[in-house]
Amino acid sequence: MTKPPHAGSEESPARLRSIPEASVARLAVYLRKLGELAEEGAETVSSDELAAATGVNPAKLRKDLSYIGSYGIRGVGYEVAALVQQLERTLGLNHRQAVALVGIGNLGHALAGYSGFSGRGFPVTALFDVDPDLVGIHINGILVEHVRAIPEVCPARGVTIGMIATPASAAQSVCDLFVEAGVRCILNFAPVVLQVPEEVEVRKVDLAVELQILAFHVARKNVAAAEQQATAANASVNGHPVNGAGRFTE
Amino acid sequence: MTKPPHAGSEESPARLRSIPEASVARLAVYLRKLGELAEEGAETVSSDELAAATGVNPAKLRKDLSYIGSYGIRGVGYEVAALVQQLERTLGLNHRQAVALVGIGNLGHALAGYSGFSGRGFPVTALFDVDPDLVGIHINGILVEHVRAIPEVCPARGVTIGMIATPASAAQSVCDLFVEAGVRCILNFAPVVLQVPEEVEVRKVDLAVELQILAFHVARKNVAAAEQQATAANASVNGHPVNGAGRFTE
DNA sequence: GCGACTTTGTGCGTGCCTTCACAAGCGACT
DNA sequence: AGTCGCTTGTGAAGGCACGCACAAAGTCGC
Repeated sequence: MTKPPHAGSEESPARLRSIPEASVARLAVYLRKLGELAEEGAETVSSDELAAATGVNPAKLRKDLSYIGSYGIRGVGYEVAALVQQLERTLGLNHRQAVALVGIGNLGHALAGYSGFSGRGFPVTALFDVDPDLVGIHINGILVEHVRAIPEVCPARGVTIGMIATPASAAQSVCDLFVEAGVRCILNFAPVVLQVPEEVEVRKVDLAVELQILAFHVARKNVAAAEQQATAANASVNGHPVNGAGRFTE
Repeated sequence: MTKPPHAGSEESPARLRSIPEASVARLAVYLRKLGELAEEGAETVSSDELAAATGVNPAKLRKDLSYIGSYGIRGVGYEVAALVQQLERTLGLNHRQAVALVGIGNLGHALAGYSGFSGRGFPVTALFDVDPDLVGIHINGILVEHVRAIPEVCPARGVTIGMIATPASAAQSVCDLFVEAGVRCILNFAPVVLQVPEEVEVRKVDLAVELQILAFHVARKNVAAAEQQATAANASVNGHPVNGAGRFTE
């Protein structure tokens, strides 16, 4: 190590910025698994165990964890509790992040009631829509307000993250309202590329695209299977040659 | 070009396999935008236009498109209709992909009714759950069946893609059933790493992780802002220095 | 107290992805 | 017909991420 451990150091800004994007995504996964392990009473985990449980290469995992500091003990592994705490701090989960959700349609309704959010430190504290039939009702105890109230309500409730689950046509204007409200991180479920000032971070989740990617792989597999069948025309009737329901070690 | 164009060639398996994963994801995005353009009556698009609309580097877009063959006209751009057709073929959207969904909870219910799927060539043709209160009801005209029927129902309806929206604890066993049913592509919303034989492709969508990644960026931005405020202590009261609701050119 | 074993942390080679920059090709205009 | 301008397609360079393999560092057993 080049730097002294600095046991109880607050935050290390320089380090935060240098964590590769790909690693951040995995850190969140490690954190979840570590949470489970903690509940099961585990005190330490080795990188091999945690890597296997999260489907990651052990070396990659260790490198990921090294970005947030050396919290492992050689010959033993990682102390679960300490690692959880450190990860939460790194990921900004030490203070709760209030979330606002716009668009109470099919998907939005589900997101509003999704326990995975509030259960993991992301309380949904504001709901918005334009539909007069929806404005005024409560979902999970939260009032649905009109979209135009965004610039007022969000700062008041300390919203740091906005989720957009509107139709594509409304997404950009909602996004503009979020920006106006000072929200600097947006999770976008609408199939549009949002235009935002550079200090605003947008992540896009596009369910239809996910399926299309899978469809591509279906096609690829079919072609591969056809080739295989053509070249080596041995056995394997076109009933499914899948091997049982066993567990595999990848 | 090394190869002759081969105008109406069927499928080119060798090429399919060589498309980088990252490009496939973007091809799906291009396809959607091209669909919109086609509806607006556009006949051609330049790589610059399409790149701007999808938030991608123009050179990257051209390279992506080059993987599926040269369908552009120099000096003019890409013929929208032809490109749409070619993309659909490459992504395996020329034949509809039947989708099965397991887990009719909060999220599952929304997914079952999500118009973005059936509207884009992914009809949800089977729903499953274990809850006796759910089994037997219809959602959007589709019967909810018991999970144990998966190995029987899926092949019968030609299901090629399975979606798992169950709690984490049930995901692996459902996955095993899909595998048994011959489903080779799975979209997993449960926060677990699924163990599958290698011929099966799994994509994972983890909403909580998406939020945690954003939370990290919130923290990062806060630190950056604090630094900036500390070093250059000029103006910018801590009201939001955001610039209006204008449109930005990135 | 010492040696053997275990596990972390990381330097380094490898391959993929991105981006720049430019030649090749096509249409329009004269 | 020739020239000019525009856009594609791609070679090459740079950067990032992955994963191996090993040294450093700690624990456990004797």
